[in-house]
Amino acid sequence: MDIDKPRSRRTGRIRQAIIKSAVEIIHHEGFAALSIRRIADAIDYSPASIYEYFSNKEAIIAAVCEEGFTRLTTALTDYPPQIDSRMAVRECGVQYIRFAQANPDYFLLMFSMAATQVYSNPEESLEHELRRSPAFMVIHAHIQVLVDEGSVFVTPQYGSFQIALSAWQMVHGIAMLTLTMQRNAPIDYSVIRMTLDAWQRGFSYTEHEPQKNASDFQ
Amino acid sequence: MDIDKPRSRRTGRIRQAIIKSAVEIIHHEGFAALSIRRIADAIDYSPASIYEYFSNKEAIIAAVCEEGFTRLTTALTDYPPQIDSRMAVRECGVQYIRFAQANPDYFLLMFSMAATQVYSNPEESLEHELRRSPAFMVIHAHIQVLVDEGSVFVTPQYGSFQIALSAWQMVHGIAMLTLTMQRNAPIDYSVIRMTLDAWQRGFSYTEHEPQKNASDFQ
DNA sequence: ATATTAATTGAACGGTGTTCAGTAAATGAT
DNA sequence: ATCATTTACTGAACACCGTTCAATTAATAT
Repeated sequence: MDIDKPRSRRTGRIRQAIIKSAVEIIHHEGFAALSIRRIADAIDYSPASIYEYFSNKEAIIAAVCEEGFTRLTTALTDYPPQIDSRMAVRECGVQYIRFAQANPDYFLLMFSMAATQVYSNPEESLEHELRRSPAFMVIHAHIQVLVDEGSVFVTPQYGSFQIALSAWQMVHGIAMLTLTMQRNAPIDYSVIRMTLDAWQRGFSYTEHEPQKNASDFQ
Repeated sequence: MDIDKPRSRRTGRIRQAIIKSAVEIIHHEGFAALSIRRIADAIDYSPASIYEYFSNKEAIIAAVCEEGFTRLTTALTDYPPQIDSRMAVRECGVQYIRFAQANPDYFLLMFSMAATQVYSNPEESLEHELRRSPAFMVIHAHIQVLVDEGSVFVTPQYGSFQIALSAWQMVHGIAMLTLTMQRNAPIDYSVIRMTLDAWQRGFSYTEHEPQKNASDFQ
């Protein structure tokens, strides 16, 4: 069970090879073309061997998704950093959408499998859970800066966590709909930036009229 | 080829029975359990017979999705109408999210299959296309009221169409993430209403500072 | 009653995920 | 270095899948 012995290093490499070939098959031939036999072919093993390294196909897909989330996390920070915090959160959102565009099968897989798999533990609060999601925490950190510098307003019920969640929901909706319903339409990032600016304006201090009571309906 | 002759009425009924049993299988046993043989079983036909009514499995799924979109459209208008236009658009969004919660397999299927199928025609503009989508037009009509009464501001580049699209993206992101990443977390609709209020505030007239140029980045 | 058309099916093909007994290879102990 | 034991690997099989097609039955038109 030593993780650094040659044996586990070797099995680790094979696990990685399985994940890598799965990613490549999905990328080049689509998710539908992904099969155990196809993977076994690619890494020169028999189909049965795959089950030495993953308990089933679902586990392989889960590993691919995990890989995808770490790629997403790095993509979120992959842009020139020397901009003001308002633009930083906006560009972070743009990066999210860019990632979805650049890796459509990946992105759709990640957020479809999330429905099948148990990313959620009912015992644990949503906030607790999301705080362990690196991709979300990148967004949250950006929002926290806005809150700290007083660029957005918070209330006891609606703090930086809720604002960050809302930001995620906004960019996720844009990403999802451009990938599904508007798949063949060209993407105008300047329009997307206007949308994200409008979103941000909704949380900014302005002389807005008193908020309608959100519990008018049940 | 007469549509009203007994023969085509019968084939029409069988088509409907196929769709209906597909919907029920998805609902009760999940999308993974949907198979031609399973459907054939349910309607007391042989698997081969199904192909007399649908060219393949994908066509059946497409029909199920179509059914889903009409259900969604009616759900969007299914709430007390005697409220002011600002609340109307908000409650319309809430209905969207409620539909997703009430029909998770349906909803996820509709917007995952959208990636596989061709809802989009590259020849046609996005706006033209969406204008033929009833569900979107329900949202658009609500936004148009806000624009007409001057509750939200429009610019030449960002008109009622773009605002409606943004509204769709916002509620779609909320719906999708609650179904996938936060699947087991309880939903607080009062928080969601605050989010939708904030979204709307972003498009309302206020003394907000001049908008940052959206083309600072390419 | 007969000819024609449509509807239905059983059997098959090639694919899938997965299991398992059996074989080969690598490891640990002597 | 030899042997015993654990680990890795595989071929064959099972039960499923979507789909096709020749053959058969039912419905319609003449």
